[in-house]
Amino acid sequence: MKSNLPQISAQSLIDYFSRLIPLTGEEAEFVASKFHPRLFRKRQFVLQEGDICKVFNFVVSGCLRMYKIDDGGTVHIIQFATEEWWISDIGSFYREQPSVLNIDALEDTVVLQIKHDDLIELYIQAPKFDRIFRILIEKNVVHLQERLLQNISSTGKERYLSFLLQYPQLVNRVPNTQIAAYLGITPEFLSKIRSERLSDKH
Amino acid sequence: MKSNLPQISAQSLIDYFSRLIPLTGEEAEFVASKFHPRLFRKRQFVLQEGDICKVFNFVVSGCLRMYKIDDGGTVHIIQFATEEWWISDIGSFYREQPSVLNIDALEDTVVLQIKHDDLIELYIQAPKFDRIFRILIEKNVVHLQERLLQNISSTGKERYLSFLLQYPQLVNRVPNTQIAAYLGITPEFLSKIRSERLSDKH
DNA sequence: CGCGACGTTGATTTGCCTCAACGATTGTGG
DNA sequence: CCACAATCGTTGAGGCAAATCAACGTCGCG
Repeated sequence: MKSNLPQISAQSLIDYFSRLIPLTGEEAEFVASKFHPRLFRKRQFVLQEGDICKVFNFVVSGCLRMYKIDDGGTVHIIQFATEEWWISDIGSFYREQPSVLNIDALEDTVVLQIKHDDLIELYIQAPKFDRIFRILIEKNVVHLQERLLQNISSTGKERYLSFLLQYPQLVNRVPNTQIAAYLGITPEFLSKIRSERLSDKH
Repeated sequence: MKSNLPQISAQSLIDYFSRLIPLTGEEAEFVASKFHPRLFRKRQFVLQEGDICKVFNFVVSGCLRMYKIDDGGTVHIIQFATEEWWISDIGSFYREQPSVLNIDALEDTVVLQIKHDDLIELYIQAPKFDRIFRILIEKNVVHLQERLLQNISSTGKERYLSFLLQYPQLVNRVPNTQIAAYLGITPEFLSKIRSERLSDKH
């Protein structure tokens, strides 16, 4: 069971990179050697508050969430990550400081992980990845900026409607409680928005 | 008057870089040659909605703001930038697509600008800047993430209090209307928070 | 089977907005 | 240099979006 995990996993990452920038066979092999597959069971932690985020995670299959727990104990989800998404606490990773965030699995999930030092070595050995990872981080910035603007400027209902458009594949995959924690509203209020929409529909 | 602007400006940028990673004289000279100083008068646009963001901006002196105007005409400020801050629409810059954001000057402001192609060339000629700019963008990610979390998880009052702690130098420098637009509340409500605080204080 | 996670609905409360009015300050054109 | 306009900060009354609290039915799972 376990022995065929590596091959299956690495292929999905190589496909992903190749779609951004074509790789030589050598580069593909090299990058594959730096990433290590790992299975997380549902509810298992990938990163826990107080730990240093030591790896970059690429999701091969399943679903993760990254979130913060505030002083009142409320969960605030920063992002979900399903197939072909990256997820890590970039601040903790690069500064090598304890994280205030948690990452855990909403489903059994296979990820590919690269360690901090291996990433640095990858940059040195294959400068192409310098650019690839800069692009990834830039996308991250753009995404965060859009999310911030949305949160500042829209009502809960508007945020839910754009969530439906932006992440249709997530809507029937993660529980509404989690979607509410992502949107920054209570599950009760989300439920009311949803029922309102249903009665509008006919 | 205009002729001494370049020297003064470039020095502040070189100081800034040197504090991140020491530069050789040659590198300092090279990077200085790629950045161009520019003065923006108060209320003048640095970037306007619909335009492509073609330069990276480093603020030498003064104060800028980056914001979005929503469908209802309300201004939402994403960030302020005073001395030694970077400000640009990274999404528009890298994808070379029209921006939905505006950047303008709250005070007369001197910036140093580098063009897209010059930045790429800088990366190639001096790989050290690859790392420097990755660090800048990473900081941006971390900053945006914290701001997002704050917005999702705190009340207007809490956001104002942490703004006071995080940006004390801005509080008496930019009008409260602008701070309100940054916090995502109305100026009226900010005023009420402030008067509440004053009466608490004695 | 029973417990815990999930989704829903209703009553009440609260944080914040809207609109309106008013001085104080700034700045600008005549 | 003054006068008038625009910007800014403040205060109050009323309203709405969303939270809180509570109760209840369903489902999946150990």
